[in-house]
Amino acid sequence: MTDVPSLRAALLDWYDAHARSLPWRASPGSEAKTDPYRVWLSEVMLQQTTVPHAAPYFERFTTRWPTVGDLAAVEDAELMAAWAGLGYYARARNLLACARAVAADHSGAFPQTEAELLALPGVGAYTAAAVAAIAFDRPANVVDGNVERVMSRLFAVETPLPAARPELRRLAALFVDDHRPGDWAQALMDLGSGVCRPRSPLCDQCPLAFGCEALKTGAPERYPLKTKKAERPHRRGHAYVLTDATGRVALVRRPDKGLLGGMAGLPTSDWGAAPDFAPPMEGDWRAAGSVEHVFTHFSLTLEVHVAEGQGDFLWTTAAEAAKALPTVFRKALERGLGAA
DNA sequence: GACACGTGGCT
DNA sequence: TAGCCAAGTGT
Repeated sequence: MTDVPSLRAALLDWYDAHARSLPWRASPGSEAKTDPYRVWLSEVMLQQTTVPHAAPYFERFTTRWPTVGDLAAVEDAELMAAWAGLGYYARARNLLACARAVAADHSGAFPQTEAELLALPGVGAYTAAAVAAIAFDRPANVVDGNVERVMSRLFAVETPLPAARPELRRLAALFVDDHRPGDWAQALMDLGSGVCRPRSPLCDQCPLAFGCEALKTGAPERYPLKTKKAERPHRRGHAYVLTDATGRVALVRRPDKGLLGGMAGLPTSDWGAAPDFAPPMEGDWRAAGSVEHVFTHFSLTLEVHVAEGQGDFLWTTAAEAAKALPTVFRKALERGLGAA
């Protein structure tokens, strides 16, 4: 009933005419093979992250570290600072671990099979399949949020996410083929991102409209169905902006595990319902107002306090601190210094 | 399977 | 505007 060859041909034709030009894609017409390092780096940066947000980071990383060997040699703190602002910081820790594993265990060359890629830190089912397909042109079932949405509409899947995931994966697998596997994966994702969008899909521009069950229902945007998410709790905390006589700021390095793990941060209280005000130094602490921040699974109000002092911290200029800090602390620092 | 894990843009 | 959403992975 579903004409897989016709759908495949239609989407690949569409991709030949409409493929986006992206920094990590080989330029059209170029015979150069796509560099697996750049494919891997882009895929990790794009996990749960938009193209406009990731693109400048990709440019900076590939300029500073043109090969996986260069990346493997970077100090942890330098890498974490370069990732600051991109979010999901476990990705940065795993990125470094992966680069070092490729350098140490694979002679500096990315392995080409899905199974070997999957064994690398921070490389899951999606990224392993994407690198195998895009960098090495191997047939692989590349399933991300875009592909799930396209499949859920093409087949009008009534099961809500995340329960529908195995079924959507089986449907996507129907299209995996050794003809242009890398282009197929990217075509599906370009379609999902630009045409088969979550809201207001552009079905009149869709090369797969002729075979789309959701379009026949008259409400394609209803797919994929989703189960309602739990409500996001709210937490409070105190953040301490301690400066020395020269204006440098006291930072700490956060533990490797957990929220903002491995990142530089401001000293803070615990975060909870009514955290104690317990600054890291005695001193003349002044309230500097508060900042709001929203994480994936809770929102946060951070009361900012400022004082001058000394002590055993990572003392950093305000400009360097702003660059190395995750966004929540960058906001708190700006609030603290602005009020100082 | 459920949950932890960031951020910024869009509606 | 408050929520939804983006090329997921690890535990």
